[in-house]
Amino acid sequence: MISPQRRRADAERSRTAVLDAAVQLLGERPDAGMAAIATAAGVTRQTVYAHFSSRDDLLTAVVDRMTEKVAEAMDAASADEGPAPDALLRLLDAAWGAAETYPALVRLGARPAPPEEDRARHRPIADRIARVLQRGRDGGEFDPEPALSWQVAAVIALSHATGEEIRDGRMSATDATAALHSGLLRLLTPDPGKP
Amino acid sequence: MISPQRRRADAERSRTAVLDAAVQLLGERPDAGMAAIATAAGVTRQTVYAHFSSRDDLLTAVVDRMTEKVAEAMDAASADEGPAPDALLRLLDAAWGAAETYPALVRLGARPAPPEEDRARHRPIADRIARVLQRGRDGGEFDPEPALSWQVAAVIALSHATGEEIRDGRMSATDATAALHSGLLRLLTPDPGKP
DNA sequence: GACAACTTTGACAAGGTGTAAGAGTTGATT
DNA sequence: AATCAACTCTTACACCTTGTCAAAGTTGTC
Repeated sequence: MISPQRRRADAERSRTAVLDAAVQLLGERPDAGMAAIATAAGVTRQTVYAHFSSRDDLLTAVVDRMTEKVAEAMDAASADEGPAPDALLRLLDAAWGAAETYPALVRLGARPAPPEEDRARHRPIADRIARVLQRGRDGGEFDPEPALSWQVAAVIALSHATGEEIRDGRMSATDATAALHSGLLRLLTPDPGKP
Repeated sequence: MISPQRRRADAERSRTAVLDAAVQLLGERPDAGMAAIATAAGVTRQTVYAHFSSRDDLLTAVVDRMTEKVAEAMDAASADEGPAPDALLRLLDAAWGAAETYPALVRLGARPAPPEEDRARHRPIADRIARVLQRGRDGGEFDPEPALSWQVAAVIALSHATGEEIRDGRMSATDATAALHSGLLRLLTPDPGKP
């Protein structure tokens, strides 16, 4: 990470192998141990420790990788164009599509951790949402009254909640996304009553 | 639990001592071990196992107790009277007041568990919210369009998100609750446009 | 081909969960 | 008040996971 030139290609290969295995395994079974991950990666447990100093460190790396993937997918949604509400929905759909591959990892993101650190980790995603929200606020499409940070948190929370409704089979995907979309718009749209 | 008459008062005393200590300790440090809990309860580790067959069993009991307390507080909010929106806000404030004593336990409620089981555990709370929501839908105060279960999930998700905003110091309690209140009403109120 | 980086093997300490048996206490029952 | 049953305590053990260490083996790189 410090000097890519001084790392052997071998090492990087092992590192990604471990990371891939961790994503896969923890996606199925969040309580998988280091030994299981190492075996799944075709590597010894000590080799895992050679790349990630602790289990927590590995989990962090896994979450970071997922965050990165989701952020990339969001960037491909061209959220800077078109009406802000449409852009927001596109953004969320893109994020959802990228995140749903390993549902357990989404839950894993909400693991016990220092709040600031946890916040910093989700920031790439929150920032992209905040950007569209801000654009909508400036354009009069979203209500500028509530704090931006609250609106971001609300959007994320509603998205997660909707995702769980689908995952647990209480709603069909179409019904749930429809409810989410209209709900979000209603939540963010300013009252026409007052100026 | 099966036959209260055949249980000695002693046993019940120990049980509640352990439960109290667990609530206290896990409220500060969610990863506290059985030994620490036992010591805090003034009891041996084995005595803990005499009442709770596993650590998971104990966690379940702790969450259940919190749920019970919150449910009681909600019942004291007389949510069956007055306009449904006001009643909902009263209900949530009551729940919040009862739950905020040990913030870590709220997070602990969202621990990895079988979805159905987890759902069943939160049902006392969800049911009370659903009741007010249903009343509001019947009375035309809330939009009957989205699925009731989604509205319940949305209300809970927004409440939690708002709670975190406060807890992490990103918003003042007054600002956050104001945002939550107006946000909820906006989310649940039907469009005046269509009949 | 030689050096350095990387991996492997094997072993270990520490800490947590869960189980077991036997002796000691305390509550309930008569 | 005595007795039995229930409850608790002590001690001990087996097991698993995390994290660390050292030495030998292997593979990339210059």
